[in-house]
Amino acid sequence: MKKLTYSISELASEFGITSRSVRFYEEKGLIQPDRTAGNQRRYTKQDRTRLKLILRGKRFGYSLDEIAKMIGLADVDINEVDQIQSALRYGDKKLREIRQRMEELKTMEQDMTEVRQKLIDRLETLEREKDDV
Amino acid sequence: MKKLTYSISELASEFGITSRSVRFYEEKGLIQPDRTAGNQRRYTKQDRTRLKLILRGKRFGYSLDEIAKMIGLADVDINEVDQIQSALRYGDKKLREIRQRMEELKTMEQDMTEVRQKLIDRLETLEREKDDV
DNA sequence: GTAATAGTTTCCCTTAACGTTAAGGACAGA
DNA sequence: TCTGTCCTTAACGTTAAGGGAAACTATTAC
Repeated sequence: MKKLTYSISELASEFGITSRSVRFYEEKGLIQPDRTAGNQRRYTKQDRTRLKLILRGKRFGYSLDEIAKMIGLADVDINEVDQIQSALRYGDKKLREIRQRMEELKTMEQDMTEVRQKLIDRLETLEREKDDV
Repeated sequence: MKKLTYSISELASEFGITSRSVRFYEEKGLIQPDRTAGNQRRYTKQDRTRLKLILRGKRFGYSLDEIAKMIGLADVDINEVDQIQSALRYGDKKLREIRQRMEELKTMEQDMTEVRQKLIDRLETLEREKDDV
């Protein structure tokens, strides 16, 4: 077994953020860690995963509010048909968005690869010119 | 031929942003449109493409400063070996980042698809229970 | 030619996501 | 027991990315 729980700074440093940020995410309702008898936050494996999701969302440009909604998908009231349906609609929208993003990423990759190739070619030309002197 | 140049509001409305934003990107050095005799901005096809790149970068959570650097890759001084080399290093880093993002997107897609399936299953169960009454 | 519409700059305002500092108290591990 | 880490509250600061309004000029439509 690795570790069962983490302190706030362990988690923060693992992900390269500050404890302040982690507490801030909690303020925003994105994580709810347990507390020790002495009121210190203890993060479980699941909390850690949640944090990973949060940071991933951020990397894709989502606001904390949006991220909260997306993460919340997993725990809507499973007895309320309306809630499930709207969660489903929201989720489908996000799925389409994700697929759209994949296309965009492919385009970006191609663009960058082209630029890269041009730079390399130019570099070789310059090398050759130098040798020619 | 479609259109040779665009006014600021044409461009803005095409991309669903405000003129204010377009000017802001110019302030940040991301676009440099020509001006008419009367000092009004005129955007070319290339400017339009640039704007598209800017917005794409934003969708992936990049700051305008980062976007400026990435876009700038295409127009480094093509006679300076040092510049080309550092552009190349930077570009490679970004390429690795992009590939990393693609992996993340795939994971996100799977995660969301799973949640989706669970919601659907639950919905069906609820429907069946209703019928059983 | 004139009104309506669109564009320009300048300046201040706002929101999100934290950072920082203060001040004081509690806890955990060697 | 000491040192490092954590807790709260509360306020104030900061940066990015624009929003909005004022005051003025250009263009376009009629």
